[in-house]
Amino acid sequence: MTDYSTLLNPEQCAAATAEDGPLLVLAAAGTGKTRTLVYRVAHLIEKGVPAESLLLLTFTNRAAKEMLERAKAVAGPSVGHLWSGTFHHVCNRFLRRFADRLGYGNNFAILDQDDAVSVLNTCMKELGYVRKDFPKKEVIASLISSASNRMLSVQEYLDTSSKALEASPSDIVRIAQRYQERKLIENMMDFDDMLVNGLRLLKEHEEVRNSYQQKFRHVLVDEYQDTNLLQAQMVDLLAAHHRNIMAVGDDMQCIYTWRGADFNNIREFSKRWPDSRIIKIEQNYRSTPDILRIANACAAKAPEAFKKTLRSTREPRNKPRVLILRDGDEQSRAIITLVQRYLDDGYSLSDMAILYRAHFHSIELQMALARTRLPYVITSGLGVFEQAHVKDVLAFLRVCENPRDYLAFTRLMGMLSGVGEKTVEALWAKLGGSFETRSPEMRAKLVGLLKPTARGQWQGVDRLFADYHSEGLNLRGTEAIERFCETFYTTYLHRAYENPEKREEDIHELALQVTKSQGGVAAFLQEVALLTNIDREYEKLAANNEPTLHLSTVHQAKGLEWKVVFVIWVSEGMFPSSRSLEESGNDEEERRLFYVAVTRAKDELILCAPGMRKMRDGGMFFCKPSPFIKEIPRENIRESYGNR
DNA sequence: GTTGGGAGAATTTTT
DNA sequence: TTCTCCCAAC
Repeated sequence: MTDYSTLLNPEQCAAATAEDGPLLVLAAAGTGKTRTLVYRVAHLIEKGVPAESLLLLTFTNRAAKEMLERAKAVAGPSVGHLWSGTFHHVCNRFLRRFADRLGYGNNFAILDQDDAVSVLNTCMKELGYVRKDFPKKEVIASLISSASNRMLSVQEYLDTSSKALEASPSDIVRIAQRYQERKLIENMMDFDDMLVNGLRLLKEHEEVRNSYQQKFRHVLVDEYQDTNLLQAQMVDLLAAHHRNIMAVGDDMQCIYTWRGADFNNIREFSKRWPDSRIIKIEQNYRSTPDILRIANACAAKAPEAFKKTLRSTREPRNKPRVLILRDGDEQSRAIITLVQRYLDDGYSLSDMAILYRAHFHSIELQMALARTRLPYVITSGLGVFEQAHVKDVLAFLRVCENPRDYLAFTRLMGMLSGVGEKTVEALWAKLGGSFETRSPEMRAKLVGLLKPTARGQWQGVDRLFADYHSEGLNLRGTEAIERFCETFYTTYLHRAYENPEKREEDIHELALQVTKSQGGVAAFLQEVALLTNIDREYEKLAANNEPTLHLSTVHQAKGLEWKVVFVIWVSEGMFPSSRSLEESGNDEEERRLFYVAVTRAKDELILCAPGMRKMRDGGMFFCKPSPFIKEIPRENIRESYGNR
């Protein structure tokens, strides 16, 4: 038996080796939460719990992967059999087996954000909501999403939310219903449906519920403070039989309420599990005392239910800096100067990160970095898989795999010149609402329906459909994509987009990616929507060893740490974001976000506050340093002005 | 019905 | 300033 008390501190050890039964672990930032979870897994396996009866839910794929690797290192390769991943991933696994019980096909397609909005748009047009003053499709989409993540009907959600809308609730309810129908008919689920239907499966189908309840002897949840109502119920249900639930989180780090996260899940955990134990982990191993004092000062002003004070284990070093700067350009120059100084001090570029509230805050800096040729990676807003050209290629594969995928069909046919929205709609209707590429008759019928000009372009694709199935290209996705490009897409790409070379590279990379997925094209398509850009960026980072500066939003930086952390645009209106403050209740979340940003830093923390924004129209906008800066006890910082 | 050009709006966080 | 959507000309 491993002696965990030599590897972990007493608090961590208590959590990792706790007896069976419900357990809530309140682990503040930088206290070795991942380490504790890893050793918990190792401990359970050592005790003889089979890996496949462990369920480890994490917030990102990255966290899942990291934990799995570390657990393997500690407890051996058998750990690989445990179930781990995001809620969406786990639901996906459930639904791939049982979606048919809810009226979907098990090969349903997953809609990403854009797909969802465009399906919704179709519904709105269909129902005749095209008035100018009608709320935008994105607004409706977010309403519907908010409702499902809070487990309310659209009607109920509209009743409780005070937002003024240019539409009557009944109109929105009608649109939402139509949207729901369409997804069912076309065999598609959006991100929210994955959770909603995953939970429905457990609630409504007793034998499914029983089998998973029996199967998972231990359920472990990371970042529990960011679960929403659906997720909390799912966890409770899955753990109901064996009653071994371990929720790990920190209510001060709840930064996803805008997406439905509800920290009452963590606050009221002991009400739902009355016999649960609570373990607090407060020893911070990450940051210097001065950095933690800033974090503690920030947390002290938050009306939190669980008071935690971070205790540093480290010796004092340099005090954090606050830079008061003229504008964004001066900020960029100051950062580059400091980065170079830290390099001279012996830090590597990969020890440093630059964090910000919103992606657009980083644009000036990106240009400045490019000019000085400092290599950087940015976990960008748009995912690789969300870019138009990648979706074009995926549409081809989707049509091959799923005859009911109208969205993909529209996208694919729309690439033919001379074919637009109306034509596709008519074709789809004439085909009877599905297009089976396996059927020669169906394909011939489509060819027959096309106008001569379109037919010429389509012929290559049509032949490829035949080959796809007869030659087993569904198991050789790389080849399928390459042939699609040869016969059709490269030509289209050059016609339709401005920078075809860059896009061709992306597609080449996509083609390589398909092969990685074991279950062929079908499995790849199922995974693709759930794979985020972040995961891929990190893979790239791991693959090339060149040290790189890291740019990221605070949200995406959650769970990560660097020796040197810059936070830029800590100015009024930017951080806290004025847009967010407009909505009531969000000011506390901004505070938590700042707390998360500060606690990413190990040695050096630099807060930058430019005093002027250049607006897009050329105007200027003056802003004071953020209120978060004013709260910091003076003795914990070095303050400086200008580009030094 | 399709396509391209021009006017207009607009700048959060993501599975 | 850049992207998006709408309208008017093929």
